[in-house]
Formats: sequence, structure tokens, C-alpha cells
Amino acid sequence: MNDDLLSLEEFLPYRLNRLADAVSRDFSRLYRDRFGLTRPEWRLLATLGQYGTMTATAIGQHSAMHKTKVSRAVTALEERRWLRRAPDATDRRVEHLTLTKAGEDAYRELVPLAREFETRILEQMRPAEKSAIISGLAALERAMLQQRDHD
Amino acid sequence: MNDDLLSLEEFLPYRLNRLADAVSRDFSRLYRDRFGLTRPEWRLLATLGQYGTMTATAIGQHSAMHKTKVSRAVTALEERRWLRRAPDATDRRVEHLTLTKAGEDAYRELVPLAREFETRILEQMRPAEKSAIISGLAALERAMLQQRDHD
DNA sequence: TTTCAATTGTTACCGATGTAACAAATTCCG
DNA sequence: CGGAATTTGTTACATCGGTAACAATTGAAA
Repeated sequence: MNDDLLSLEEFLPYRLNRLADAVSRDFSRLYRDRFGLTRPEWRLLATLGQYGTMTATAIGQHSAMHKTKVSRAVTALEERRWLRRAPDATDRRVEHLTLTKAGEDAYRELVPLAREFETRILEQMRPAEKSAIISGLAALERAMLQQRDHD
Repeated sequence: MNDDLLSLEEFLPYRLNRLADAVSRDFSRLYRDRFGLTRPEWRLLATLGQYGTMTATAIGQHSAMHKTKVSRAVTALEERRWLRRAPDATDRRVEHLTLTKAGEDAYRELVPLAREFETRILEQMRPAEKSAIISGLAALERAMLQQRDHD
């Protein structure tokens, strides 16, 4: 261990980025090849598929996307007729977003592919390793939240 | 567990991306505020600081960066006089890149900040959680490599 | 040797993304 | 009530990043 040098391969931010990039690039092929979706569009579809009707702001918070990403993804999926906007009864700034039948069909087609993708990766790991990554990520998520509160 | 829905919060690619984004955004403040570096520039600096002289291709493979990112980061650090290019004795396509004194100074200033950043996060976790994330990431790295070989 | 393929690094082009400015609507207070 | 501040969502602008084309060089094959 040289104290003057940083081992990039063992450095947490680098490892996370490298892994997220690799996993994302592989996974994105599924929704890109099949439907020509971008990642923000996939996330929007996945969020609405899971939660039903939501507003753009709620989607942004829930799926960790910038509001401009959400806005553009909503426009894109609307043009495909995969979602529709409905006005709020009392607040005219807000739009309630819901998947159309076509959007739900796409979602239902992608969910099993997503599951298989994840399974295929976890299959390469031993049970103890699987628990380690799953609970380790959860612990790191908690740590990052506490970090935020601190500041 | 609803088989028709995908829980995005538990989905590996999503969790990795979310964490990598959050960690990276926090960490980037260190090199951005202090030196105005971009992430590719920080990675280039960190790689050369750790390994000494390298070629652009080797840096790309080692730091998981596209060759255009490397090329642009090299230009940027060269203009700061943080690195210099030296021709190869036998292959005139290749350039050997090395940090200058100024580049090494910046590297030495950033390494402790990077260490503290990582420590501050891991401090929030219990020892068992720390081992879980560290070995879990290693296992996932192995799994992704095997995945690649498969195809 | 000579020609064709592969490698190295740069750059033009285009799509993606965040910042900041913005319009419209709502809420907060005085 | 009424003006200021906030919230919601969109868009202009600038920047970043990958694809593909490229020039230069080297290696391989014939």
C-alpha cells in the first residue's frame, strides 16, 4: 500500500461507475434493439408501469431523473401513443401521466426480459456473493442518504 | 411479489446507476471546485498518477474510457501543462504520456481528498456492511467479465 | 517488395443532457 | 384581497460524448 498513490481499481466511485456503465450498456440493448427506447424513456415506462398514474415531478423524484429528462421522455412516449396526459382537477400546472394499452403492452413485454437479464448476471455468482451485493448496495444507499442529511 | 410488475428499486441496473450517479456527483465536486477538472480529466490524472507513463490506448483500457474521451482529456491536461507527450522510439503512431511536476502536484493534492471522501461514506456503514459492499462489487465485476466471455 | 488489413489517435457530426431562463399557475402572508 | 415567492413543466443554449470517418503508420500476406 503506497500512501501517495490511489488505487483506482479499489476506489469506490470508480468501481461503481465502471459497473453501472457495463451493466447499463448491456441492459440497454434489450429496450434499444426491441423498441428503440432511450434510457430515460425506459425508466419512465418502468416507473409508470409499476406505479400507474403519476405526475412528472413524482416520476423525477422516484426514478432519479432530472426534470428535463422526464419532460423529454414524456414527449417521446406521448408521440408513440404509449402514454396520455390528463389534467389535474384542482391544479392546472400538473398533468397526470398514464400508460396507454400500447404502453402497457410494451411494459409487459420488457419486464420478463429485464428479469432474465438480472437473473443471468446473478446466476454467475454464488449465494453468499449474491447476498453480499444485494445487502451491500442497500447499506451504501443508506450511507449516501445519511451523508446528504449531514450537509 | 407481483410477477407482472418490476420493482425498479430492487432492480440491479437501476440501483447501480442511481448509486454511481449520486456518489459521482458528490465526488466530482472535489476536483471540479478545486481545479475545474471534468471526470475524464480526473480519471486521466488518476491513471497517470498511479501508473506513471502510459499510452492513450492503455489508459483507455485501464480506466474504462472511450478513446475519444481519452484524446480530449489528454489535450485538456496538456494545455494546462499537466502532462507531456513523448514519441515512441520504434512506433510513430504512439505517444507516451507522463505527468509534469504541476500534474503530479495536483495529483498529490487530490489523492488525500479522494481517500477522505471514500472514508466518509464507508464510515456510515457497519463493518459487516463494508465487507459486503466491497466483496459484493468484486463478485459482480467477476460476473460481468464471465458474462462477456460467454457471448 | 507491394498491397491489403489492422492499429493509433484525432476530428466532424449528431444526439443527449444539464443550467438557466421562462410562462403559467398556485400558495403564502401581510 | 393582493403582491411576492414557490411550484410545475417546457425550452434555448452550451457542453459533453459516442459513432463513424479519417490520416498516418505499422504489420501481414503474397
